[in-house]
Parts: sequence; C-alpha cells; structure tokens
Amino acid sequence: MTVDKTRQALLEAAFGEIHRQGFQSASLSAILHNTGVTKGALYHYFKSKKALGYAVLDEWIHPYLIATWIEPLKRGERPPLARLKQTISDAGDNLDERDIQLGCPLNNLAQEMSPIDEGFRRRTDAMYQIWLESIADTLREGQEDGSIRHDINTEDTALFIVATLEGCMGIAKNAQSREALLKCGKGVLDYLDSLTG
Amino acid sequence: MTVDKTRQALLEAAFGEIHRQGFQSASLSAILHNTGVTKGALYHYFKSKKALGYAVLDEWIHPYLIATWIEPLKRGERPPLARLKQTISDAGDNLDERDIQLGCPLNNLAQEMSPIDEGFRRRTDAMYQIWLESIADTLREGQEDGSIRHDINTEDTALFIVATLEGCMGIAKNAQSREALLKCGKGVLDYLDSLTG
DNA sequence: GGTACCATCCATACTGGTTGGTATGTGCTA
DNA sequence: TAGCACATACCAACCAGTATGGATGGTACC
Repeated sequence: MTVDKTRQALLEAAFGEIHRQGFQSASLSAILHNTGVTKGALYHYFKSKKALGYAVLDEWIHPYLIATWIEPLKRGERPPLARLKQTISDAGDNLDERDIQLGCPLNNLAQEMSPIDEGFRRRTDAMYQIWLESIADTLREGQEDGSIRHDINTEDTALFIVATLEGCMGIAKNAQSREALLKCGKGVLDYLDSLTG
Repeated sequence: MTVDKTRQALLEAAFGEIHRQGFQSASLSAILHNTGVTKGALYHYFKSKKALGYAVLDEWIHPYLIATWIEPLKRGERPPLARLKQTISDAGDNLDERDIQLGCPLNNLAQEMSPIDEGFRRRTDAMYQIWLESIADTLREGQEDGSIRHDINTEDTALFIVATLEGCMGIAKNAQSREALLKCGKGVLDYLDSLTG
C-alpha cells in the first residue's frame, strides 16, 4: 500500500491522545480503541511507545510547524514585519477552542519530555531551532531593507518572540480563554511594532 | 505533633517527584521510597493522590510564589520598574541548574493539568491571578508617579509579562541552557525599559 | 500456467510489572 | 480507653510489550 492508511490512522490518533494526556499518560489502549486498530498492527509499525511518540513529532507536528509558521514567513512581496505579524494573527485565528484548551503540541511535548528523554529533547529542540532561524531571517531581511531597527540582535529577538508566543499559548491554556490569548497576542504584536526603525 | 514532620516530608518529596515527572506520572511508590514513609501514613494525611497534588500547590508552590514574586514587589523606596526588574533578575539568579532543567513548577502543573482537572486549574489560575495583580499594581504605581507610560493597559501588560517569563522558562528548559534563559530574560528586561515614559 | 514459497500486515491471547487505593492491625499517647 | 499515627498485606485495574498464528498478495521456479 502506498499510503499506509493504518499507520497514518495510528499517527493521528496518537497525536490526539498525546495532545490531550501528554506522552507519558497517553494510553496505547485508548489509541487502539479510537482507531479500531489492534495491538499487533501497532507494534508492526512502531517498535515501542517511544518510537510512536518520536514519529508523531517527526511526521505530524513537524510538518504542521513548517506549514503554519515557516512557509508563510518566506520572502515575498509584503514587508517582513507585516508577514511576521500576519503569520501570528493567522495562527491564532486558526486555533479552535480545543486547541486553546490543549495548548501548543510542540510546547507540550517539549515541556513534558525534554528533561526526561533526550530523544524527545533533540527533536523539539531542532524544531525550535528551525522556527527561530525562520524568524531571525525575517528580522534580518527587515534590517536590510531598513524597516527594522539595527540595534537589535535578530537571533536573541527571535528567541524572545518565540518565548512570548509559547507563553501566550500557555496563559490561554491555563485560563481556558481565547480572550486571554488575544490580549496576550496583542502584547506580542505591539512589541513587534516597537522593532520598526 | 505541632510540625507534622511526616506530612511535611511527604509534601516535599511529592513536590520533587511532581517537578521531575509531572503529576500524572508521579509515582506514589517513589515518594514513599524517598521519604521512608509507608503507604498507611500517606493515606492517613491525604485521602488520594489528587489531594496530595492539591496540597503541594496550596502549601508548597503557593508560598514559594508569594516569597519570590509577590513580596519583593510590594511598595518600597525604590521605583516600581526597578523593583520589577530586580525581582526578575533575582528570581533568575536563584535558579540552579536543576530548576532550569525542570522548569517552573507552577507552569508545569498548569500546562499538564489545567485541561484535565478543574481542581488543579482553579488553583493554578488563582495563583496566576495573584501574580498578575501584583505586577499590574506595580505598573500602576509607576504610572501614578509618572515613571511608566500612561498609554499602556496595566493588566494586559502584566499578562504579557507573565507570559514572557513563563515562555523564557520553557525555552530554557527545552534548551537545557542557562544561557538561553539569560538571553530571553534580557529580552524581558529590555521590554520593561520600553515602558518608561 | 500452476504452485510453492515468503514477506508483509495484521489479530488474539497472554505476561510481568506497576499503579492508586483499601482493609486491617498495632503501638503509643493523652 | 479512645483515638491518632502509622505499618503491612493485599487488591483489581491498567500498563507496555511479546509470542504466536493466520490471512493475503506478490514472486520465483518448474
């Protein structure tokens, strides 16, 4: 089979279960129950629960990161800061209530697993690096065309921006409130405006 | 006994175990092993694992929040923004490598449990409210004495500040790097400077 | 062209270990 | 002698993981 439907179904269900419960508390039985797949099939495609978790990061969350945060930031006709702000707004708009309640899947896994398992940490760290570079590149582009201040360090600023974005997601998740997300996101956008020069 | 040594030992060990593994994956057996206390004693003081988790929040993390973030911000001789910046710096300095690796205990529990259990969410949310009010009060004090811009909403700004602080902790935790914490913290301090007016 | 063979894709049943929780007993103290 | 502060032993449920077997579809060979 070219599409591996069973494997994809497992990945999707595993993503959902991990998103809800976290990796450690994610139950394989629940994943099997939700997919109708049996344990034999699961262990045919993944050699362990950890391997399934890695695959969720590599094959589900990573593409999502690329699609919603990296691709929209690539050089285009619009000015870099506008692209960055637009990307943030769009990402917020595309979250449904469930996403707000459950938080950022990447951040969830990073926070839960990075102190415990190096395989998870390597993967989440690599994804954050990609994200950071993408934002730093955008900021540098703005410096080159004169639309962004030159007295900021693009990499450090990118780090701060990602931290604030994840922080906003966390605040909104705890408050279980889109309003909190919007208020906090407004803070990020205002901060970005302060980078013009 | 006036101090309830056993109970305190359980709280401390439970805090450590939860800090390392998260609440759901925290093992009562591990807590018992680390304290030398038996299961009978544990269930004499706490009616369930969840009750133990609540007690850790109420009696261990809450006092820590008050001591490191609320008390130092109270009105004093120094200007409000300086107090805020100093409190942040001090909090960062007082973290050891282990704290950086394991992250903010309040944020960890909030992120893990708020979508799953309303008792946890109520507690973490209440603590964030206290934290937010404390920072908002400080900002308002700065507005009153003219040292902070009047065109900012103190509550929204406080929300943004807390989000960035937790975001920085998260970034540092995932990177397992104090350097990342410092870089990110520098971003927060620079942002605070932009509030002067 | 038939067939023997073999890898892929699963299904079922089971295991040892761990989990949170409980029932019951015991010593000590007020 | 009543009750607080434990200790021990036990429980059912659940966990990730495994062993084994069967169906199916393609391929090599006579």
